[in-house]
Amino acid sequence: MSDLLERLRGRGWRMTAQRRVVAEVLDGDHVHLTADEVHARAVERLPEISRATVYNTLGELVTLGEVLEVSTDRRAKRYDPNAHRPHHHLVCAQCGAIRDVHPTGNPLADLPATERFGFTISDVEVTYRGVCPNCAAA
Amino acid sequence: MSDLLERLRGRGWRMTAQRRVVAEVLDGDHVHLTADEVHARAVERLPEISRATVYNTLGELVTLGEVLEVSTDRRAKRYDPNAHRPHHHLVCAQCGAIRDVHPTGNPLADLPATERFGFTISDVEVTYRGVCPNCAAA
DNA sequence: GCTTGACTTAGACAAAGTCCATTGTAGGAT
DNA sequence: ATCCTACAATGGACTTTGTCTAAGTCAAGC
Repeated sequence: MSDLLERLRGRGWRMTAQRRVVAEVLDGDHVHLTADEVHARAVERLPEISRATVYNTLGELVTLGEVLEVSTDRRAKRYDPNAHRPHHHLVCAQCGAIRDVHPTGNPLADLPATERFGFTISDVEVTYRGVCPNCAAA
Repeated sequence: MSDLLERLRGRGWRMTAQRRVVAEVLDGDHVHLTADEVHARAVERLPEISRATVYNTLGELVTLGEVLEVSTDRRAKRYDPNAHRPHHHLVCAQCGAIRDVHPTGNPLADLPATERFGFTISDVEVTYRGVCPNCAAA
C-alpha cells in the first residue's frame, strides 16, 4: 500500500496525515468498507479526522482510479481498493457479505449491436446475489 | 396492467385507491421511475396519497415479484415493472437514461464453482454503462 | 522560516427512505 | 345494508448517507 502513497505523491498529491490514514485503512484484500466504516477506522488512528475529509479523500481516490466505488446494496456506497484487477462481486442477500469474483467470459461481448441503442459502452458491472454459507446454515 | 391488479387481488391483496394508483403509474414498458417520481405521478391522480404509502406499496410489489428494484446510480432506487421478462440495464453515465437490454449468454454459467465460495446464487444483475447517442452528440 | 494555495474542519443542509401512533376503510360477517 | 375488525394510509419525526461552505490549518516550495 505504500506503493499507493508513492504513486499518489508522484501525481502531485499533497500528503497529509488524513490522506495517509484513509489510504492505510483501505489496505488489504477483499475489503469493501462504506465511507462511514472508513471514517470509523480512520478516527481510531487520527481522532480529529472529519467525515467531510474522508468523503473528499475517497472521492479523489476514485477519480484517480486507485479505488472502485461499488454499490451492492442500496444503502451506502462501498470502496474497493482492488481496482487494478478487473473483477465483479458476489453479495449475500441476507448479511450483505461481499466477495470479489472473477467470472469467465466477457459480458460486453454478450451484448449484440442491436441491443446497444447507439450507446458507447465503457464498462460492465456484474453483481451475483445469493446466500452465503454462513447464512444458509443459520 | 389490469392483469396485475387481478393477480394481486388473487393473492389476497386488499385493493385500495392508493395501491391501484401506484400500480397504474408503473404501467408501461421501459419505465424506470424513482419512488419520488412515482409519488409525484400518483399525487396527480390522488392528491392526498402519502409518501410512506408509496414506499410501502412499492416495497410490497417488489416482495411479490411484480416489480424490480434497480439501483443504477447511487441516488434513488428505481422501480421496473418489467419483472416478468429477465433483462439487464444499459445506463448513460452522463444523463442517467436507462434502457432494458437482453444480452445473449448466461452470466450465471460464467461463474465457476471455485468462484462461488459456497454461496447459493439466485440472481445476477448486469449493468452496462456508457454514453448514449444524445449525450455523445452534445 | 515565510507564504500561499491546497487541505481540513465542524456543522448546517439536503435527499432518500424508515418508523410509528393515529386515523381510515375494504371486505367479510351478521 | 350495516357493523366489525384487521389491515392499510397518513403525516410528521427521525435516520442514514452524503454534500456544501466559511473559516482555520498546514505541506511544500522558496
